[in-house]
Amino acid sequence: MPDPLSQLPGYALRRAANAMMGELADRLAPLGLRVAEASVLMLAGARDNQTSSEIGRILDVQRANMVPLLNRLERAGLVERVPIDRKSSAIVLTLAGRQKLREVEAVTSAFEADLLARVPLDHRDHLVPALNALWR
Amino acid sequence: MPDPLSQLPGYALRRAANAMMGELADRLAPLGLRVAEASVLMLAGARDNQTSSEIGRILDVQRANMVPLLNRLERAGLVERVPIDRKSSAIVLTLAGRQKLREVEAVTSAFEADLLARVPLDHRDHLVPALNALWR
DNA sequence: TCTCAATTGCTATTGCTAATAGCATTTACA
DNA sequence: TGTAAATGCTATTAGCAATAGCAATTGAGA
Repeated sequence: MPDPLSQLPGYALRRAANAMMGELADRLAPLGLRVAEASVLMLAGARDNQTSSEIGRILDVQRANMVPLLNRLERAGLVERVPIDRKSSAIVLTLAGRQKLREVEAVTSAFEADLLARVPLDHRDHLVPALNALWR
Repeated sequence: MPDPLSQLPGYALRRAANAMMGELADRLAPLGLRVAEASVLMLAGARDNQTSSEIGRILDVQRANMVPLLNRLERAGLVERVPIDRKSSAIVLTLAGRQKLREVEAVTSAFEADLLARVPLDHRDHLVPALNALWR
């Protein structure tokens, strides 16, 4: 038994998440995106007129940390900050952003499929519900 | 639907792991330990005469990053570096380290139980096998 | 309608974790 | 025995998240 901790749910969860995040980061790197940036892109594409704060609340990213993240996406020409009123802005995908989102979706759906394929069939359908029960 | 990403296995995995790690960190903080430190303590306690490199290989912590971690544990009087030969040292728990390990085990087993309790019964037994299939 | 609390977007800073590159010494194998 | 591999370490870096604080704007209740 090379790893006496692997029967602990918390440990297994951490190791699986680390491995997964590393692989996803590798797959997104060719698109010039980090995982957090890709999530923001997906969220901004899913619903219009969301503010930075709203996206941050959904993803559990604090307002302060959304700023440099959105700056990078804006500098890359993928999103725009479109004023809603004098205080807030909507995060809107540019044309290039929508194109990039399509690539992100291709990468992530292939990734999620590969991920699930590694899980034995009899456990597979239980994974997402079990995980979501842990934090939602 | 507050979170359109939560059906993605990778996303659910990341969110669950983050929530879990945060909670475990909070529970270990009163012992003066971080999660990584507690794992090293558990591993060093599980088998004797392991070197820093061996522990690092099991936990996927690089040699370079084991150094400050073990320094902290040593400064706290929980482990000792006992020379095996002129190159390697065994990481050995001190008396205080064995005592601390008992506290760590109490915290983690309570934690793991609480974790599993949040998972609906019909998914519960599938969680650890599914997670381990993702990285082992 | 006026006031005050809450919200927004931001700056600046910090700590933790992990990654990289490099180095001297020691060990193990062929 | 000679060479490749391993060990423990230093030093540095990048990414990510957390905190504190601030000016301006908005919104809700009196």
